[in-house]
Amino acid sequence: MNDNILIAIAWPYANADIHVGNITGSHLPGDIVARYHRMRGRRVLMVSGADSHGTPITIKADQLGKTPKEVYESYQPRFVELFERLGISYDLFTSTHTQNHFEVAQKVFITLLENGYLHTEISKQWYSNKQKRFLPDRYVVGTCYLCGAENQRSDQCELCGQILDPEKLINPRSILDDSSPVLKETEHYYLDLRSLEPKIKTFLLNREDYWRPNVMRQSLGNIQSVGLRPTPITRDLSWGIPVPLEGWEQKVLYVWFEAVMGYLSASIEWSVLQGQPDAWRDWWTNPDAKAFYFIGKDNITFHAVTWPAELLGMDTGFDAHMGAESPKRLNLPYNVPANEFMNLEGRKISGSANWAVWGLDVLDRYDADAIRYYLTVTMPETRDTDWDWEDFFNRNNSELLGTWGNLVNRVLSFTYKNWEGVIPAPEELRESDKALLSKIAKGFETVAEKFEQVELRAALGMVMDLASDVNKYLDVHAPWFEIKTDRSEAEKSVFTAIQAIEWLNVMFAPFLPHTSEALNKILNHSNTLFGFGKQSVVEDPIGPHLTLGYELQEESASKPGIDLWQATEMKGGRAFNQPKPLIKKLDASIIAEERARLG
RNA sequence: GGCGAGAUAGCUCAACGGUGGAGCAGUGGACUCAUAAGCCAUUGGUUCUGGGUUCAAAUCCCAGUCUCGCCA
Repeated sequence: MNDNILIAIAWPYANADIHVGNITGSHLPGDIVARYHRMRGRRVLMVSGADSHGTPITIKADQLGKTPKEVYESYQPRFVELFERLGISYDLFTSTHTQNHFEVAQKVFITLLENGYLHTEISKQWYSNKQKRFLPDRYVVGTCYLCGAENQRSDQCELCGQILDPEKLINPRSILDDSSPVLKETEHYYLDLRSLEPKIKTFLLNREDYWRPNVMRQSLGNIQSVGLRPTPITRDLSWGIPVPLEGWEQKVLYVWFEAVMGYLSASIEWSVLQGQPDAWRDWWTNPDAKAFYFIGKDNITFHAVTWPAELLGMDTGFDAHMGAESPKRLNLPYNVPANEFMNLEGRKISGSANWAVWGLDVLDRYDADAIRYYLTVTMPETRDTDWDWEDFFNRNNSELLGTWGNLVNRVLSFTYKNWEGVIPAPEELRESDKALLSKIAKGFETVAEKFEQVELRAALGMVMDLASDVNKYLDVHAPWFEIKTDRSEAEKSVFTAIQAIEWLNVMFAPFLPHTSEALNKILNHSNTLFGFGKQSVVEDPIGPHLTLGYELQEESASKPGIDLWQATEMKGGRAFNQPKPLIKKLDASIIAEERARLG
């Protein structure tokens, strides 16, 4: 059995808050899969962090009159708070602005250089004589040479939707001071994707039968039809990771080139924080470990082509630089289950137009699991989906509350009242009782299959269907009638229903961890299902950074080596706590209220 | 412009060559343990458009429309 599971989640860019689209795109599916594997007793390492470098942040900094570091530092605590409150169980949520990440990124660069996959090319780039600096394409605006639209970025025209050749822009000017930039030659390093192409192709072909079609077609399909070309990996910018070569200190590693390395550097940082600096190798150089990368569709190429190219290009060199005696290759992605996008009330989410449901804001008004539930049933696994407030209201009240919350409440309340808070212990169950329990127990297998395929909507749907089966079972047996004629019959019904609820609570736990912990407590289990999120400030030579971690308690039931994902037989005669509703009922007025907040 | 994905009931989605399904919403009913939740029944679809292949197409092919992503 393969034990080590790496859950790698796209690094949120530190120039904006996180909205529901970001959450359902990567953080939530990653967490659900991580929690599933944690319950199976596997060794899970789930990492991410703030992507803190690059031009969008320097532009934002210039606009606000702040430094890029201040911009990044203003968002980092908000990311950490959001994930802790939403129950995204990061073993380490860190940042790319750490000494550790700098060193890892520079080692990757050096290794690729040593292995012959980097070379330099000279190109022309806009340069501001006034400011004595190169201007990234996004800093230069002008008139589109194709359609005549004014005020367009030099690399892309919004009006005609074309990718532009920056050098052809008409009347270019700097967004910083309106001055006219000139074209100046500059030298940059390129990653030679062309020579890595055969290896990348093999890597993709080996995964063709189980990857999502969209991810495969966009990576493999693109290679087969167009092929790969060398791609620049350095920039003329002051905010970022310096190129580790003499004479190159004024240039930095291109942000997408170094940000994907965060999965590796965060794993290493986690290991050091654990006091086991070599632990990361269990996930990165052990060929049996599996790595899942949760990302949005905008990131497919970087994760299915570019990052594998970096890993392939390094071969055993990186491990050697990390001091391994017999260096090994780094693991390639096992799966990249990229999601599509989530819209909001029929329109594209737009932060600047306030057409967004912000994570921290929505958590102030609704329970984390209500949000998690809705974001799972509308998760954009196969196509773009829509967050709709009326749908949110309906799903919460009819499905989450009506089917699951109410099932728990009706069974436990009835039992609590009539058996003085003790689960009855019937002698023998009837055929119909056994039939229900056997159907629920089989769910552990069928739902697990969906988890392995990363079909989370389907997995949750199956669990919900099983909860619905218990509601139907109750209606047939009607213990509230049975108790009037034959108490022992009612005991069988109630025992069966509670047994079913115990199992379903395990199956719901990856999706609804807070609800499952609460129910676990009501059912009087002394353990907790999961560990807990914990914020810490990590000291660092380039300044302290805030992190989110995951800590197991002694009483945490899900720990490596213990498989909770199974139909464990319940014994009757156990006392439980007075039940209270698990799910809050929402009032229909929220639909209009929430819609009024938009725009 | 190039590459790719998607379009199925009011909504969210399944069917991926063999008589178009589920959940929710809507409508009707019997019940009461339960957060008026649950259960039973039921209305609702030229499967984006136009061609083609086939005994048979939502499904395969071609063309188009619209939406979305990527293009270092």
